[in-house]
Amino acid sequence: MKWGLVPHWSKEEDKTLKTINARSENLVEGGGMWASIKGRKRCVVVCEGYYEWLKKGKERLPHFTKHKDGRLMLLAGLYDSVILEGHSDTLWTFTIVTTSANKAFSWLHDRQPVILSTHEALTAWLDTSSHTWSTTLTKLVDPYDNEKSPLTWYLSPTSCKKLSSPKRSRKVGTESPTFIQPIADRKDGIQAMFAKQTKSIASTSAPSTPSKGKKRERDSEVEAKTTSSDEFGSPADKKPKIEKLDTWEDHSEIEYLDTPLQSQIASNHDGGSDKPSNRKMSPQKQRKKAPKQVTKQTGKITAFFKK
DNA sequence: CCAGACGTTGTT
DNA sequence: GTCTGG
DNA sequence: CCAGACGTTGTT
DNA sequence: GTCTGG
Repeated sequence: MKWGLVPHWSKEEDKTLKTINARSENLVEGGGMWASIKGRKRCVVVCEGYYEWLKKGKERLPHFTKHKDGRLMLLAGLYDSVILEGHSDTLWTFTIVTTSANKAFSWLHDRQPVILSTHEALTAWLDTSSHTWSTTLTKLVDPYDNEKSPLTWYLSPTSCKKLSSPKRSRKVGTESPTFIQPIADRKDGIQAMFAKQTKSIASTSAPSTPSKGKKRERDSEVEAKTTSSDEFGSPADKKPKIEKLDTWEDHSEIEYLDTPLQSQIASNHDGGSDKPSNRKMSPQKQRKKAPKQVTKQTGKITAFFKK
Protein backbone atom coordinates (compact mmCIF):
# COMPACT_ATOMS: atom_id res chain seq x y z
CA MET A 1 0.00 0.00 0.00
CA LYS A 2 1.39 3.29 -1.11
CA TRP A 3 1.25 6.61 0.62
CA GLY A 4 -0.55 9.21 -1.47
CA LEU A 5 -4.13 8.37 -2.25
CA VAL A 6 -5.06 7.66 -5.84
CA PRO A 7 -8.85 7.74 -6.09
CA HIS A 8 -10.67 4.79 -7.58
CA TRP A 9 -11.98 6.77 -10.49
CA SER A 10 -8.54 7.72 -11.68
CA LYS A 11 -7.40 6.60 -15.10
CA GLU A 12 -3.86 7.59 -14.43
CA GLU A 13 -2.00 8.67 -11.40
CA ASP A 14 -2.20 12.43 -11.20
CA LYS A 15 1.02 13.46 -9.59
CA THR A 16 0.09 17.09 -9.41
CA LEU A 17 -2.56 16.08 -6.94
CA LYS A 18 -1.14 16.11 -3.47
CA THR A 19 -2.93 13.50 -1.50
CA ILE A 20 -0.56 12.45 1.21
CA ASN A 21 -2.88 14.22 3.61
CA ALA A 22 -6.56 14.93 3.77
CA ARG A 23 -7.62 17.96 5.73
CA SER A 24 -10.30 17.17 8.24
CA GLU A 25 -11.99 20.45 7.44
CA ASN A 26 -12.58 19.23 3.94
CA LEU A 27 -13.93 15.92 5.11
CA VAL A 28 -16.38 17.65 7.38
CA GLU A 29 -17.44 20.22 4.85
CA GLY A 30 -18.43 17.56 2.46
CA GLY A 31 -17.52 18.45 -1.09
CA GLY A 32 -14.41 17.71 -3.01
CA MET A 33 -12.59 14.58 -3.81
CA TRP A 34 -12.96 13.01 -0.39
CA ALA A 35 -16.73 12.89 -0.65
CA SER A 36 -16.82 9.56 -2.36
CA ILE A 37 -14.24 8.03 -0.08
CA LYS A 38 -14.71 9.24 3.45
CA GLY A 39 -17.89 7.29 4.01
CA ARG A 40 -16.64 3.87 3.09
CA LYS A 41 -12.87 3.77 2.86
CA ARG A 42 -11.51 4.70 6.23
CA CYS A 43 -8.42 3.08 7.62
CA VAL A 44 -5.91 3.42 10.40
CA VAL A 45 -2.22 3.92 9.95
CA VAL A 46 -0.20 2.29 12.69
CA CYS A 47 3.07 3.84 13.74
CA GLU A 48 5.22 4.56 16.73
CA GLY A 49 4.85 8.26 16.23
CA TYR A 50 5.55 10.89 13.68
CA TYR A 51 8.09 13.53 12.86
CA GLU A 52 7.52 17.19 12.61
CA TRP A 53 10.24 19.60 11.73
CA LEU A 54 10.45 22.73 13.75
CA LYS A 55 11.55 25.49 11.47
CA LYS A 56 14.33 27.56 12.88
CA GLY A 57 15.49 29.88 10.18
CA LYS A 58 16.75 27.66 7.45
CA GLU A 59 17.20 24.73 9.72
CA ARG A 60 14.71 21.99 10.32
CA LEU A 61 14.89 20.38 13.70
CA PRO A 62 13.17 17.05 13.86
CA HIS A 63 10.79 16.42 16.71
CA PHE A 64 9.31 13.02 17.19
CA THR A 65 5.85 12.89 18.69
CA LYS A 66 4.45 9.77 20.29
CA HIS A 67 2.17 8.52 23.01
CA LYS A 68 3.77 9.11 26.37
CA ASP A 69 3.09 5.55 27.39
CA GLY A 70 4.74 4.18 24.29
CA ARG A 71 1.65 2.64 22.76
CA LEU A 72 1.54 2.45 19.04
CA MET A 73 -0.05 5.47 17.54
CA LEU A 74 -3.12 5.09 15.38
CA LEU A 75 -3.59 7.72 12.74
CA ALA A 76 -6.88 8.20 10.98
CA GLY A 77 -6.56 7.57 7.29
CA LEU A 78 -8.48 7.05 4.11
CA TYR A 79 -7.62 4.53 1.47
CA ASP A 80 -8.69 3.49 -1.97
CA SER A 81 -7.86 1.03 -4.66
CA VAL A 82 -7.88 1.38 -8.39
CA ILE A 83 -6.73 -0.41 -11.49
CA LEU A 84 -5.15 2.22 -13.66
CA GLU A 85 -5.25 2.06 -17.42
CA GLY A 86 -2.59 -0.15 -18.78
CA HIS A 87 -2.12 -1.92 -15.50
CA SER A 88 -3.45 -5.26 -14.47
CA ASP A 89 -2.76 -4.99 -10.79
CA THR A 90 -4.74 -3.11 -8.22
CA LEU A 91 -3.07 -0.05 -6.80
CA TRP A 92 -3.75 0.41 -3.11
CA THR A 93 -3.09 3.83 -1.66
CA PHE A 94 -3.84 5.76 1.48
CA THR A 95 -3.78 9.23 2.94
CA ILE A 96 -3.48 10.53 6.49
CA VAL A 97 -6.09 12.85 7.87
CA THR A 98 -4.77 16.06 9.38
CA THR A 99 -6.37 18.55 11.70
CA SER A 100 -5.36 21.65 13.61
CA ALA A 101 -2.57 21.11 16.07
CA ASN A 102 -3.75 21.17 19.64
CA LYS A 103 -2.51 23.85 21.97
CA ALA A 104 0.29 21.81 23.44
CA PHE A 105 1.84 21.30 20.04
CA SER A 106 0.98 24.40 18.10
CA TRP A 107 4.44 25.84 18.75
CA LEU A 108 5.81 23.03 16.65
CA HIS A 109 3.42 23.08 13.73
CA ASP A 110 -0.06 24.23 12.94
CA ARG A 111 -1.27 20.81 11.84
CA GLN A 112 -1.26 17.36 13.33
CA PRO A 113 -2.46 14.02 12.11
CA VAL A 114 -5.72 12.83 13.57
CA ILE A 115 -4.73 10.47 16.36
CA LEU A 116 -7.19 7.85 17.47
CA SER A 117 -6.41 7.24 21.11
CA THR A 118 -9.33 5.27 22.44
CA HIS A 119 -10.91 2.02 21.52
CA GLU A 120 -14.16 3.84 20.84
CA ALA A 121 -12.50 6.24 18.46
CA LEU A 122 -10.80 3.41 16.65
CA THR A 123 -13.97 1.42 16.36
CA ALA A 124 -16.00 4.38 15.21
CA TRP A 125 -13.43 5.34 12.62
CA LEU A 126 -13.18 1.85 11.21
CA ASP A 127 -16.92 1.26 11.19
CA THR A 128 -17.85 2.00 7.63
CA SER A 129 -21.01 -0.06 7.67
CA SER A 130 -23.26 2.94 7.15
CA HIS A 131 -21.22 4.09 4.17
CA THR A 132 -21.66 7.62 5.37
CA TRP A 133 -19.97 10.35 7.33
CA SER A 134 -21.45 11.27 10.69
CA THR A 135 -21.27 13.84 13.44
CA THR A 136 -19.44 11.26 15.52
CA LEU A 137 -16.72 11.21 12.93
CA THR A 138 -16.68 14.97 12.79
CA LYS A 139 -15.85 14.98 16.48
CA LEU A 140 -13.15 12.41 16.01
CA VAL A 141 -11.21 14.64 13.67
CA ASP A 142 -11.11 17.54 16.10
CA PRO A 143 -7.68 18.52 17.37
CA TYR A 144 -6.21 15.96 19.69
CA ASP A 145 -7.53 16.29 23.21
CA ASN A 146 -7.25 13.21 25.33
CA GLU A 147 -5.81 13.98 28.73
CA LYS A 148 -5.81 10.33 29.59
CA SER A 149 -3.44 9.56 26.80
CA PRO A 150 -0.95 12.38 26.71
CA LEU A 151 1.52 12.84 23.94
CA THR A 152 5.14 13.62 24.34
CA TRP A 153 7.88 14.60 22.03
CA TYR A 154 11.49 13.74 21.54
CA LEU A 155 14.33 15.78 20.22
CA SER A 156 17.20 14.22 18.39
CA PRO A 157 20.66 14.59 19.91
CA THR A 158 21.53 16.82 17.03
CA SER A 159 18.60 19.06 17.63
CA CYS A 160 19.42 19.24 21.30
CA LYS A 161 22.87 20.36 20.47
CA LYS A 162 21.71 22.97 18.07
CA LEU A 163 19.18 24.31 20.47
CA SER A 164 21.72 24.51 23.26
CA SER A 165 24.65 25.96 21.38
CA PRO A 166 26.34 28.70 23.43
CA LYS A 167 25.33 31.39 21.03
CA ARG A 168 21.75 30.33 20.97
CA SER A 169 21.61 29.81 24.66
CA ARG A 170 22.88 33.23 25.48
CA LYS A 171 20.52 34.86 23.16
CA VAL A 172 17.48 33.00 24.24
CA GLY A 173 18.59 33.28 27.82
CA THR A 174 18.51 37.02 27.79
CA GLU A 175 15.11 37.00 26.34
CA SER A 176 13.72 34.33 28.54
CA PRO A 177 16.01 33.33 31.40
CA THR A 178 13.44 31.03 32.82
CA PHE A 179 13.48 28.74 29.91
CA ILE A 180 17.09 28.35 29.07
CA GLN A 181 17.96 26.34 32.10
CA PRO A 182 16.43 23.00 31.18
CA ILE A 183 18.06 22.90 27.81
CA ALA A 184 21.41 24.17 29.02
CA ASP A 185 21.45 21.57 31.74
CA ARG A 186 20.65 19.01 29.22
CA LYS A 187 23.78 19.37 27.23
CA ASP A 188 26.06 17.18 29.24
CA GLY A 189 23.41 14.62 29.71
CA ILE A 190 22.84 14.45 26.05
CA GLN A 191 26.47 14.13 25.20
CA ALA A 192 26.88 11.36 27.68
CA MET A 193 23.82 9.66 26.46
CA PHE A 194 24.87 9.98 22.92
CA ALA A 195 28.20 8.40 23.72
CA LYS A 196 26.53 5.61 25.59
CA GLN A 197 24.24 5.04 22.68
CA THR A 198 27.18 4.65 20.39
CA LYS A 199 28.44 1.82 22.50
CA SER A 200 25.16 0.15 23.17
CA ILE A 201 24.15 0.00 19.57
CA ALA A 202 26.93 -2.41 18.96
CA SER A 203 26.14 -4.68 21.85
CA THR A 204 22.53 -4.27 22.86
CA SER A 205 19.55 -6.06 21.47
CA ALA A 206 16.49 -4.41 20.08
CA PRO A 207 14.55 -2.21 22.44
CA SER A 208 11.22 -3.38 23.71
CA THR A 209 8.66 -1.74 21.59
CA PRO A 210 4.97 -2.51 21.71
CA SER A 211 4.11 -5.66 19.88
CA LYS A 212 2.66 -4.93 16.53
CA GLY A 213 1.56 -8.48 16.08
CA LYS A 214 -0.71 -8.35 19.05
CA LYS A 215 -2.32 -5.16 17.98
CA ARG A 216 -2.95 -6.51 14.60
CA GLU A 217 -5.07 -9.35 15.80
CA ARG A 218 -7.00 -7.36 18.29
CA ASP A 219 -7.59 -4.03 16.69
CA SER A 220 -8.23 -4.82 13.13
CA GLU A 221 -10.06 -7.22 10.94
CA VAL A 222 -7.80 -7.02 7.99
CA GLU A 223 -4.35 -5.89 7.22
CA ALA A 224 -4.45 -4.04 4.00
CA LYS A 225 -0.87 -4.33 2.90
CA THR A 226 2.40 -3.12 4.14
CA THR A 227 4.55 -0.72 2.30
CA SER A 228 7.18 -2.34 0.24
CA SER A 229 10.63 -1.96 1.60
CA ASP A 230 11.95 -0.27 -1.45
CA GLU A 231 9.71 2.63 -0.69
CA PHE A 232 10.60 3.04 2.92
CA GLY A 233 14.07 1.71 3.27
CA SER A 234 15.38 -1.73 3.83
CA PRO A 235 14.59 -3.53 7.06
CA ALA A 236 18.25 -3.52 7.88
CA ASP A 237 18.18 0.24 8.18
CA LYS A 238 15.47 0.24 10.72
CA LYS A 239 16.80 -1.32 13.82
CA PRO A 240 19.62 1.09 14.43
CA LYS A 241 17.33 4.00 13.88
CA ILE A 242 14.83 2.75 16.37
CA GLU A 243 17.61 2.24 18.85
CA LYS A 244 18.68 5.74 18.32
CA LEU A 245 15.17 6.91 18.82
CA ASP A 246 14.97 5.25 22.19
CA THR A 247 17.97 7.14 23.37
CA TRP A 248 16.54 10.45 22.41
CA GLU A 249 15.69 12.78 25.18
CA ASP A 250 12.15 12.63 26.38
CA HIS A 251 10.92 16.16 26.82
CA SER A 252 7.68 15.42 28.51
CA GLU A 253 8.85 17.00 31.75
CA ILE A 254 9.60 20.30 30.18
CA GLU A 255 6.78 20.19 27.76
CA TYR A 256 5.17 23.27 29.19
CA LEU A 257 8.30 25.05 30.23
CA ASP A 258 9.66 24.74 26.78
CA THR A 259 6.71 25.88 24.85
CA PRO A 260 7.51 29.57 24.97
CA LEU A 261 11.15 28.92 24.31
CA GLN A 262 10.40 26.86 21.31
CA SER A 263 8.15 29.51 19.93
CA GLN A 264 10.89 32.02 20.27
CA ILE A 265 13.38 29.87 18.55
CA ALA A 266 10.95 29.11 15.83
CA SER A 267 10.47 32.77 15.10
CA ASN A 268 14.11 33.63 15.52
CA HIS A 269 14.91 34.13 11.90
CA ASP A 270 18.12 35.96 12.57
CA GLY A 271 19.80 32.76 11.64
CA GLY A 272 22.50 32.81 14.25
CA SER A 273 24.96 30.16 13.16
CA ASP A 274 23.24 29.31 9.98
CA LYS A 275 25.98 27.75 8.04
CA PRO A 276 24.57 25.03 5.87
CA SER A 277 27.20 22.61 7.03
CA ASN A 278 26.01 19.40 5.53
CA ARG A 279 23.55 20.45 2.95
CA LYS A 280 23.21 17.53 0.67
CA MET A 281 20.09 18.73 -0.93
CA SER A 282 20.11 20.34 -4.29
CA PRO A 283 18.01 23.46 -4.55
CA GLN A 284 15.61 21.64 -6.80
CA LYS A 285 15.01 18.80 -4.47
CA GLN A 286 14.68 21.12 -1.59
CA ARG A 287 12.02 23.01 -3.40
CA LYS A 288 10.08 19.85 -3.79
CA LYS A 289 9.16 20.49 -0.19
CA ALA A 290 9.15 18.17 2.73
CA PRO A 291 5.58 17.38 3.60
CA LYS A 292 4.56 16.04 6.91
CA GLN A 293 6.66 12.97 7.32
CA VAL A 294 5.02 10.23 9.19
CA THR A 295 7.19 7.57 10.73
CA LYS A 296 9.20 6.85 7.73
CA GLN A 297 12.12 6.21 10.04
CA THR A 298 10.40 3.61 12.08
CA GLY A 299 9.89 1.45 9.09
CA LYS A 300 6.68 0.01 7.86
CA ILE A 301 3.52 1.90 7.52
CA THR A 302 0.61 -0.41 7.82
CA ALA A 303 -2.93 0.57 7.18
CA PHE A 304 -5.83 -1.27 8.76
CA PHE A 305 -9.44 -1.24 7.78
CA LYS A 306 -12.57 -3.24 8.15
CA LYS A 307 -13.52 -5.66 5.46
C1' DC B 1 46.98 12.03 19.49
C1' DC B 2 44.21 8.97 17.04
C1' DA B 3 40.14 6.18 16.22
C1' DG B 4 35.67 6.74 15.28
C1' DA B 5 31.64 9.21 14.54
C1' DC B 6 29.44 12.41 11.88
C1' DG B 7 23.13 12.78 9.22
C1' DT B 8 16.20 14.93 9.06
C1' DT B 9 14.21 14.35 5.06
C1' DG B 10 13.88 14.08 0.32
C1' DT B 11 12.36 9.26 -3.95
C1' DT B 12 7.97 6.18 -6.95
C1' DG C 1 36.93 16.87 6.21
C1' DT C 2 36.38 17.84 11.11
C1' DC C 3 35.21 17.25 15.64
C1' DT C 4 35.55 14.65 19.99
C1' DG C 5 35.99 11.20 23.41
C1' DG C 6 39.17 8.32 25.40
C1' DC D 1 -24.65 18.97 -20.72
C1' DC D 2 -19.94 17.88 -20.57
C1' DA D 3 -15.15 18.79 -19.55
C1' DG D 4 -12.36 19.35 -15.91
C1' DA D 5 -11.26 19.62 -11.35
C1' DC D 6 -11.00 17.45 -7.20
C1' DG D 7 -5.13 18.62 -2.96
C1' DT D 8 -1.58 19.57 0.88
C1' DT D 9 2.28 21.44 2.88
C1' DG D 10 5.24 24.77 3.03
C1' DT D 11 7.31 28.64 0.74
C1' DT D 12 11.48 29.31 -2.98
C1' DG E 1 -17.52 9.58 -7.75
C1' DT E 2 -19.45 14.32 -7.60
C1' DC E 3 -19.55 19.00 -8.27
C1' DT E 4 -18.98 23.21 -11.09
C1' DG E 5 -18.07 26.43 -14.64
C1' DG E 6 -18.72 27.45 -19.20
